[in-house]
Amino acid sequence: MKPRPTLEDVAGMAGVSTATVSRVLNEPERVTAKTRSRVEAAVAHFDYTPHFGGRALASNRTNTVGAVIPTMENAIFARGLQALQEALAADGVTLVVATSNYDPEREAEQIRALLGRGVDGLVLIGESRDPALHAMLERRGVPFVLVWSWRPDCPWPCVGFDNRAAARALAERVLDLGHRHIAMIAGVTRGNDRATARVEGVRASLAARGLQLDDSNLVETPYHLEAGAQAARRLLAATPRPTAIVCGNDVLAAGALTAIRGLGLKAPSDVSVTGFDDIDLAHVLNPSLTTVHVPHRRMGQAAAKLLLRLRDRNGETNNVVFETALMERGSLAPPAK
Amino acid sequence: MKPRPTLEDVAGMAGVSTATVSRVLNEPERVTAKTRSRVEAAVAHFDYTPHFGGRALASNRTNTVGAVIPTMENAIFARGLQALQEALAADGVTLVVATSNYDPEREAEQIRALLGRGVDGLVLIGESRDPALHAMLERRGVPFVLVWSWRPDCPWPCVGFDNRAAARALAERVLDLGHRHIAMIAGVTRGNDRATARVEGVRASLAARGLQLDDSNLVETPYHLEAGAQAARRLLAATPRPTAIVCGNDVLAAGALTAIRGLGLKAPSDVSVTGFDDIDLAHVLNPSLTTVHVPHRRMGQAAAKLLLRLRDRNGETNNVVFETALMERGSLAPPAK
DNA sequence: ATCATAAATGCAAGCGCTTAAATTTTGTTT
DNA sequence: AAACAAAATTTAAGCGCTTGCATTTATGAT
Repeated sequence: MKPRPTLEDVAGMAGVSTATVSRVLNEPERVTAKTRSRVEAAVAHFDYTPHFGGRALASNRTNTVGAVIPTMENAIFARGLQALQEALAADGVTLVVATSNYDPEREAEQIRALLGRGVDGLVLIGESRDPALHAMLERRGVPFVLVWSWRPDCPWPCVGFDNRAAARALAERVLDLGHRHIAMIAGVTRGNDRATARVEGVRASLAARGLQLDDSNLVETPYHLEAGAQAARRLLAATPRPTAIVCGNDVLAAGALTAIRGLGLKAPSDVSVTGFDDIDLAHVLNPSLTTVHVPHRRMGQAAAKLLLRLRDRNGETNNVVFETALMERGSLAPPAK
Repeated sequence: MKPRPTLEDVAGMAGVSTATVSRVLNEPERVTAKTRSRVEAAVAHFDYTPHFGGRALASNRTNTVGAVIPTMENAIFARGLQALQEALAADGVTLVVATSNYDPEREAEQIRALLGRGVDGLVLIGESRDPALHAMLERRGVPFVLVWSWRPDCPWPCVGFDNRAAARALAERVLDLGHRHIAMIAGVTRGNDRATARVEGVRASLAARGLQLDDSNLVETPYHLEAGAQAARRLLAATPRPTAIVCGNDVLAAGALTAIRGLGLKAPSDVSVTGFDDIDLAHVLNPSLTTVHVPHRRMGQAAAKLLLRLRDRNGETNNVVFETALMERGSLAPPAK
């Protein structure tokens, strides 16, 4: 196994200095076409690739950005990341992904780990975390973008949508259809501002009509199919039985629909169900799922753009808000008489 | 913004040489408890984190491994990666993920890109790619593991299962139930040995009973819901109508089920459907999906273990085969009389 | 041709860390 | 207390690259 070729090898063969080779690699327009092609031939001859460590040390950049997401197993993050990664790649930046499993402590660890890998920037989900972390990032001069949530006056660069307003609009629609016994299956709200905002939105909308969510009609549970099913079974055991179940995301809603079928009930005639996110799953469920459409891919792209801008012209924080849309499908109908 | 602290700063404060600090960080047991704690205090005081580039340059390792997968948007890869990442993290190794979108050329690019990032190892999906790539990796001494497919005598380190045998066993079962008009919706087979093997498996099983797949009952299509639905519509237009549709994966099967419903037909009474992978989706479909269970998470873990072993004791290639299991659920039944 | 100016290239000093080899300290044995 | 071995620590030489500055070469105006 030959030792890996170095800049010097290439320079020697092309009859130029290492500086020139470096320039050909990084700022090709600064080198004459003639020398450039000579260097390129040498590069090709050795099948030379720059040494990452050497480069990172000398330039003090890694062209890497990190993202810490709750989990890759939820399609929404998978989509968002895919888009983020593609947009970054277009600028020659690599994405490194870490997961926190919705645990704030673990998230903090992962952020530190990514900093240790020399990331030039960071993409984080939501804004509920120890403020000291944001402060530390600013102190170190590592640009970061918060994705997935947005609220008026968010003090950090962020790209997202108004979870509270979207949830409220959805609940409003459920109420308009005549439902009065409404239950909710929420995601775990600790350390999750999106889950929290969605509960708040539903609460606000109910409150405006003199209704409320209490222990008997609100269950908080991890975002898993089986957890959703279990929560639904519990909520449906109440008297009077809720006529609609609003879920914190589509996965919980899918679990709820399965549970409903298991109980011998029919959706939406016996119970309506709504989701949140509008992942592919929502289309193939039977009945298809009424949910809130969130533009995950576009968020990912926007996050990439914003982060790259922060990295270059270090300053200006132009937050991006996306609109969501209520997708009415088969799982929501007026309550039975 | 203060300049980032260096080893030297820490060494100065602790009153030791940089070498000792380095050892405290990398081989703490080789340093006396007393000096160690002094150094640790200095590290804490500066909130010191080693510079990634410096470290990579001096040690010639990045503690990073790369994975190139087709897409993050398919739950199977998301799961496998999540497990891979967790297992690697336990050894202090970071995972960098790139996607090829099922395009061999793009995969080659991504492999090069990851090498350029100095990955210490590589995880790749399947084994259908230009052999020159494998050769190049060996030449460079970059260990790699192929995941997701396995066949007898695979010449490379691999962790997977026998796609062909699993597909064959599934088709066998469909035949045993009495189906004779069987159609298949396959994934795109170019550059995808898993998709190819699954078609072969089904073919073999049909052939053993004097049946075959031809243009009228085999459609090859990308792994997307809508593509699956479209393919199903086309296959179901044939006369005689197939009584069972075997799909290359669960996503295609979900699309097929949706199409069947759209045509006013019933599964499984009018048409049976089978999938492959056993993702969560399979449980929530109605009818629930008969499919082949693949242990994605365990494959991810095994891949991590194998890759780390290759990295350390450089040699021995102990391939890992997983068993798959046929999960019989509601979408498969004997054909109507 | 000549000289001023700009463009291209070379020189060489690090970037922050790891790690053999050399040296000092500690511990053990006699 | 001396002699030695083992353990802990320091010394110092790079690792491969980028980049400010110096130098050379090309370009164009006179």
